[in-house]
Amino acid sequence: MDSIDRQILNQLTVNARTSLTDIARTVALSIPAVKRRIDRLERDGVIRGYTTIVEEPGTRKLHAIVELFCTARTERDDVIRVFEGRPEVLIAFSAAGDSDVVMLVQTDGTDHLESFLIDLRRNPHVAQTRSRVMLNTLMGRIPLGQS
Amino acid sequence: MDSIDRQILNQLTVNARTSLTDIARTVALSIPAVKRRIDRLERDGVIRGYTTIVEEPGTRKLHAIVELFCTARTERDDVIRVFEGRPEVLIAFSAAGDSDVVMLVQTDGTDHLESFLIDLRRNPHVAQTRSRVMLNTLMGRIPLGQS
DNA sequence: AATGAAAGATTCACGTG
DNA sequence: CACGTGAATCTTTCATT
Repeated sequence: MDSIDRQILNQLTVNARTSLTDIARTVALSIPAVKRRIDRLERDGVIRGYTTIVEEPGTRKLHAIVELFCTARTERDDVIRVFEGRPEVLIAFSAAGDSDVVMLVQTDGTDHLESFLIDLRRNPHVAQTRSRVMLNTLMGRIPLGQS
Repeated sequence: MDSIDRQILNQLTVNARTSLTDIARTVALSIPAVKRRIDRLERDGVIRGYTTIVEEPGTRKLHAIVELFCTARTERDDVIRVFEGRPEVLIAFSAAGDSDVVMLVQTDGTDHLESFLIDLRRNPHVAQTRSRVMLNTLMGRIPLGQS
């Protein structure tokens, strides 16, 4: 993993369909050299895969950052159980700061988001929630939108 | 958006580097027909981009929510250009609220995060940043690499 | 790691129902 | 209007140095 590998990865994350020819030009290496590096990165599991970011026109997705404030006697597993089996949650982190959990959720609209929040607050480990609704996706290298 | 479009999207989601030839074979259409459909899906914004899922081995991933406060005369494209080609950014949203942009970033550690933030603030459209470092990944249904 | 030749993939103009 | 055909071009692959 040297700086050339990193350049190759950068270019592939920006556009996974970049040709070897283009990559070779920017890293100033021959095409087979670039190919061997990519093959190695794939074998070593550094490159996990190539994917397409799809936004289906019918289902407009509403994204929000939702934070949880947990009650005093809440364990790690209790928190996980709060959103276990909730497809709305794309990713959830424990965090330092005022709230205990920060998560990125994806809903079909405000009604869906609202009922999701109400459900969360039903859990005895959840003392309070705080949400911030996102307006638009500016960039995403995470595959969203497939339900 | 018919069933053939959906098949094409599925295949590209599984592997963004699938060749037109392969796609044409599975959807039983000619290669130019597939190309025209993909071009249309890209133009219509259904396909938002192609990206690579990278997982660096041995490196502990540090996630953070980074917010941007933009200067007055900042357009949508200016914002996008701020983090274009930055593999640290997993997803970025425009948002209502005090900050203008909310993004989820993934770095190799505090040093990496710090230099990333310094880089961001070098951009004339960025007036201020606010960051919140995540402690642990509690749940993730998106490929982020290990936390 | 580079070269070059062969195989494969992409692009484009044009013709068809 | 979306599809297919075929030729020109570009890209990938692989044996060789």
